[in-house]
Amino acid sequence: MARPRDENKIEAIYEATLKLVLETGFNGLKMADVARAANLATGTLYIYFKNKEVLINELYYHLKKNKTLKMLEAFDAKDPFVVAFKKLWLNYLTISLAEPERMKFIEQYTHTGYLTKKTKQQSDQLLQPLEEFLAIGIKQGLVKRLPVQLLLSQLMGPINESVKLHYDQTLKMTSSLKEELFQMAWSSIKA
Amino acid sequence: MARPRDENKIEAIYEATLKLVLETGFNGLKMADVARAANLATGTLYIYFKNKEVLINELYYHLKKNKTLKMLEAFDAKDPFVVAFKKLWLNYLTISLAEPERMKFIEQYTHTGYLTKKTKQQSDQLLQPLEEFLAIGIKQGLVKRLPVQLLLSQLMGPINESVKLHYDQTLKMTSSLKEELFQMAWSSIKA
Amino acid sequence: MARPRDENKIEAIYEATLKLVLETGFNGLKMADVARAANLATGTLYIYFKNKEVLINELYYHLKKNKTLKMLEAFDAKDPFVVAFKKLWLNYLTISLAEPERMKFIEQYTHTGYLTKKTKQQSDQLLQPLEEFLAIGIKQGLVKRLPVQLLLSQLMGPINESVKLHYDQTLKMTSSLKEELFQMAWSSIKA
Amino acid sequence: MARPRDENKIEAIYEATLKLVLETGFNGLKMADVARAANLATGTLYIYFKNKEVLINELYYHLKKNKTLKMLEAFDAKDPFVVAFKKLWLNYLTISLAEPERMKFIEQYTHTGYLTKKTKQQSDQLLQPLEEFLAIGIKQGLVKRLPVQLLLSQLMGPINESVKLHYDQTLKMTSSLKEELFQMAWSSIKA
DNA sequence: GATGAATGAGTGTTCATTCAT
DNA sequence: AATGAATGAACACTCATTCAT
Repeated sequence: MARPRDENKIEAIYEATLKLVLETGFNGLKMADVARAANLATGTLYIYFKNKEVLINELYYHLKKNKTLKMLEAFDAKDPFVVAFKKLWLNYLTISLAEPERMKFIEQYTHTGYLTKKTKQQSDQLLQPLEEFLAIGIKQGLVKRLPVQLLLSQLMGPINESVKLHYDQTLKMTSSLKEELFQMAWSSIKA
Repeated sequence: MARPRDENKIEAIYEATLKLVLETGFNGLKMADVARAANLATGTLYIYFKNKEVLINELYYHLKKNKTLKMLEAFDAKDPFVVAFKKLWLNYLTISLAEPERMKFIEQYTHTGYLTKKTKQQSDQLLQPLEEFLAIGIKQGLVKRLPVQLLLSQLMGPINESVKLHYDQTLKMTSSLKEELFQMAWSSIKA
Repeated sequence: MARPRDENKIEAIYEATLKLVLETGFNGLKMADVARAANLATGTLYIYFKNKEVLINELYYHLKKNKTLKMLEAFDAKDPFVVAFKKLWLNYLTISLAEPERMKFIEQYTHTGYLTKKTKQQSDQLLQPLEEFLAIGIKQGLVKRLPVQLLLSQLMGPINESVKLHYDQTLKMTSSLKEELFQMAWSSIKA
Repeated sequence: MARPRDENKIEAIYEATLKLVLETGFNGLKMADVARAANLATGTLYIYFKNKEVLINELYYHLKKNKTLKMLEAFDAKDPFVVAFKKLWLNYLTISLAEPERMKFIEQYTHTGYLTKKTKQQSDQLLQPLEEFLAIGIKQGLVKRLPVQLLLSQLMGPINESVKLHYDQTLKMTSSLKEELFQMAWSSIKA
């Protein structure tokens, strides 16, 4: 059976799944509920996604991809490195703050065992442009000479944590705080 | 008098649960398996833990507590701030690397919805000594004047990410790399 | 379109439940057995009845209703009161004797706590036509001026007991005995 | 193991069982709860009653016996038949009304399958004095020439129903109503 | 393709009973 | 005898997936 092409339905399923996972949490996710929320019959769901695992994995990749592409929109090859870096960094933070739902979902499933090796690899692929970008910084002597994956993780870790604090209401993200956080990030990786 | 309640059993259950969660992942965890692995009858499990959720939550807190206490062992009030900070930071990294299982479990459940609000709060409580410690650094003008919770998250985020890379074999943690990472951490928060 | 909901199944479930309750008694009733006896998968049972309690309650009402309606078939508004009364009384006895299974089930669950208040009320509703009928007898000065519910209970109690004796083989119900019992019943309520 | 002799404990168990059956109904009855309510350890319960079935059966017989004996206290061999009959009849009604708990329990378990044949037979034995009493009435030409068991059932059925109506609050039992009911009963069986 | 009724393996939890102390 | 921790068979109910229509 070739994958059918009704992109509207796929989108509806993604929306429904996202919503339900956030509401009922991880374990509460039932295929029947997803179907209902997407205004489909249970069986129809299985026409579009072979099974639950596939649904989760594809949604995960879908969200991750969207997020990454969105972040990269801020990139202008003509900018000097530091300018470009700041634009990207801020953009990533902004996106993460703007779409808490999607963020949370990603977080939620990252360490679950639900995610296939393949999905994880594909997702990591998405970060390649960023890794290449950092490599340029290193070559220009602006960034610490460390593995790009490590640098990336050191950048993303703090951002993700900040966003969580923002969600928890532990902290309100202001633009001056953003600036502060950026300074911290840059201080940590600059050569 | 009846057999006395055997407190070793609790530890056995913790071990078994930990082992199984890591093996089969979150969803695979079956109470019957936990019981078998802990050498108990199913029913016995329920004498010690009211239900699955409680078991998970208590184990989570148990691990988090142990880890935190272990980290704090490195603390000596007589040390100057920066020395104490480095000791604590390195200790946390070392512990995280040394007990990947416990680490992974904690990570795995942190954002899952399986964890009660209460458990989360109690777990956060554990970090209070560290927050107070950072407050001293601020007072001494050594650390950026930012909310301690934020500082803490900016410190832990990168460590956790590094440990993950180490697990994934993406990266080998050497002592020179540790030093490097520490420098990055310190650079990011120092005033 | 999916398979249409098969209303025969409900009847099959009723039959199976009835049979099993009578065989294994109240406590022995297992949902899995009911399903098997009705030639269904366990899950299917739960499509038609939300849970065990609901199944029992609906079956109870179903049987009670059938029995009551069957009894009322003997009623002809043109008959003089005493004639109509005798017809109804005999009819009730005959039906009770003819369908021992259904009778036993009803008896069995009437005082068990398994039955919802709602079910009890609805079941009592069924007797209303009889109560109205007795009210006519009172108005005509033929029947003792007592609450109709009381009269009804005084009539049904002895019938039920007689039927039980018949089941137990303590007693064989003959038509002359029926006549005798009717005389007793009528003597007890006639004005 | 000979049955131990601590009659206080046996009584406490009876009380507890009775109370719990009435509260939680038939299915809710748990041996552990009975033990707790009787201020005993679970194991102790099993010293006094081999198992749940035995407990239920013995309690049933115990209550039935008490009730019957109490009723017979009203009997005076010197009374003329009709006087004695009325005394007994009223006494039975009064007792039934006075101890609704015990009554309900008996009713509840009568049709449950929990009760052994043996228990039922033994319980029926208890009624023998009454059957003999009715036989006298027949011999004296005062009572209908019908099997005594039948007569008895025709007498008890209505009383039980009346008591139920009283419990349900459908009806308030007054002494004039008692008289009325007695007249109905006597009318129904008198020769 | 779409539907939703049907399936049945699977699972958390209970509870009568046993038994070590 | 008394205790209550331990046992494990049992069971109601769920839910991913299939399939008849």
